[in-house]
Amino acid sequence: MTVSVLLVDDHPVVRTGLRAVLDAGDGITIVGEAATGEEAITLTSHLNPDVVLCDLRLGEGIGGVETTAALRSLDPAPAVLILTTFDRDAEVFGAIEAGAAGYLLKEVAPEVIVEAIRQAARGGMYLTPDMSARVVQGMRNPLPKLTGRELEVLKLLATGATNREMARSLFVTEATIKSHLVHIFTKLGVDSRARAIHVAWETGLV
Amino acid sequence: MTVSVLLVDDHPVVRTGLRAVLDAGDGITIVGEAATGEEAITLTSHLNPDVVLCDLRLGEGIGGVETTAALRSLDPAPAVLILTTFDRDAEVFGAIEAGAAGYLLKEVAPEVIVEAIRQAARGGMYLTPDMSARVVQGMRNPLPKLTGRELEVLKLLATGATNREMARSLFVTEATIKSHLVHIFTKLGVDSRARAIHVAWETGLV
DNA sequence: CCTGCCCTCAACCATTCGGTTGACGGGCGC
DNA sequence: GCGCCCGTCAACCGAATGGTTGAGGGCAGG
Repeated sequence: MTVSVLLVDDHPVVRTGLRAVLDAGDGITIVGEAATGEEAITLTSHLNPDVVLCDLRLGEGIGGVETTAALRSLDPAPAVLILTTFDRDAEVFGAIEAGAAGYLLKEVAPEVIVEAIRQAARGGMYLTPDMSARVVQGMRNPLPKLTGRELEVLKLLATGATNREMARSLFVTEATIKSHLVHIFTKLGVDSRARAIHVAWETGLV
Repeated sequence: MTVSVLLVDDHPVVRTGLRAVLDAGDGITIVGEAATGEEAITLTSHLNPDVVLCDLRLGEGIGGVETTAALRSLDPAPAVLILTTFDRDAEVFGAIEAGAAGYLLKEVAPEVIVEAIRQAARGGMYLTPDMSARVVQGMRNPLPKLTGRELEVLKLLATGATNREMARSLFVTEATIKSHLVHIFTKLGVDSRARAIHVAWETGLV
C-alpha cells in the first residue's frame, strides 16, 4: 500500500526538490502541493493525504504550528511532519505539542525524509537524534510558561519598548509593567531586560 | 552557448529542487554542487562555472557573503547569484557589496531563477523589484557604519550583557563601553540599549 | 465557598543606564 | 607636521530600571 503525501512549503524550489526526492522513494505518492497553511487545510480536507509534509515558516498567512493544529483536528486527521530550516526551541516544542509526528531539518539527507514519512504513515513518530535529544532536554527544564499578559509584555519588550511605552500600549500603569517584568525575569532566569530580549530571540518566543 | 552553473546550498533537498528547475531551462548546465562555502571555492577554481548560485546561510563554515567575496576574487571570477530565504538588510547589502550579481528570495518562481542566471551570465545584474527598491532605499539612508570596536560592543550588547560585563570581555573600563554605546545609539538612531538590540536583530547586524 | 492564580497598582530603594563634557594617545592621510 | 577619527578613560547628573513588599479584585476549579 502506498503512502499519499501533501507538500506544504512556500518556496516553489523546495517543493520541486521534495517532489524529486520523494518520487525516488518507493510507495510514496504526492497527491498535492500547497504554498500556504490555509491552502494546506482545504487541500487536506479534499485529498485526505496520509501524511502532510509541512514547512514551519509559510510566508504571509498562518504559520506551521497553527497549520499543524488545524490539520490534526480534521477527520480523518493526517500525520503531520515538520520539515524546516529552523530549530528554535519554541517552534520545535510548539509543533510537537500541536500534534506533529516529527520534526526534521532541511539539512537532512533525502533518505531520512522518506523514512520519516513511512514512519509517520504507520502512525509513529520520527525525530532526528539531535531533535529527540533536544526534546528530552526540553522536558527536563521546560520552557517557562509565561502567562498571556506576560507574553504580551515580552513581545513589546523585544521591540525595545520602555516601561512607559509598554504601559501606554497595554493601558496599564508602569507599576503593572514592572510587576510583569519581574515575573518574566524570574521565569526566564535573567536579571535584565536586555538578557530577556536575548532569550526571547534565542528561544523563538518573539 | 550554454551557461555553466555551480549550486551552493547546505540543504540537499534544495539542491535537488534547483537541479530539477534549472534542467528544465534551456542552455543551462549544472556542473557541480557544493554544500559549504569552502567546497564552493575549491569547486569553482576547478570547474570554472559561469555562474555560482549560492545560499546565504551555509550551516557550519563561512557564510554566503564571505563566499561571494572569495569567489569574486578568483580568476576567472564567476558571477555570483544569491538565492536565500532571508532578506535581512545587512545581508542583502553585504552580498551586493561583496560583488553579487543578484539577490533572489527562494519564494520566487522558478522562471525568475532561470532568467536571473541568464542575466548574470551575460555580466548583468538581476534584482527582484522589491529587492531593488530595498537597495535604492538603502542608498538613501544607508546602514550606519559602525567601527570595528562598536560592532564588538553591539554584539555583546545583543547577548544582553551589562556594561560591566562588556567592559570585562573587552578588557576596558565601563567608561569606554559607555562611550561606545553613546556612539552606537546615535548611529542607530535609538535611545536605549533595548532598542539597539532590536535593530541589531532586525537588520541582521548580529 | 474557599483557595490559588492572574492582573492590577503602590511605595520605596539601590543600581544601572543614558547623556554630557572633556581629555589623552595613536594611527592615517594630505 | 597637522588634522581627523578611533579608542581609551573620567566625573557628573537625571532618569530609567531591578527588586522588594504589600495589597486588592476577579475568576476558575476544587
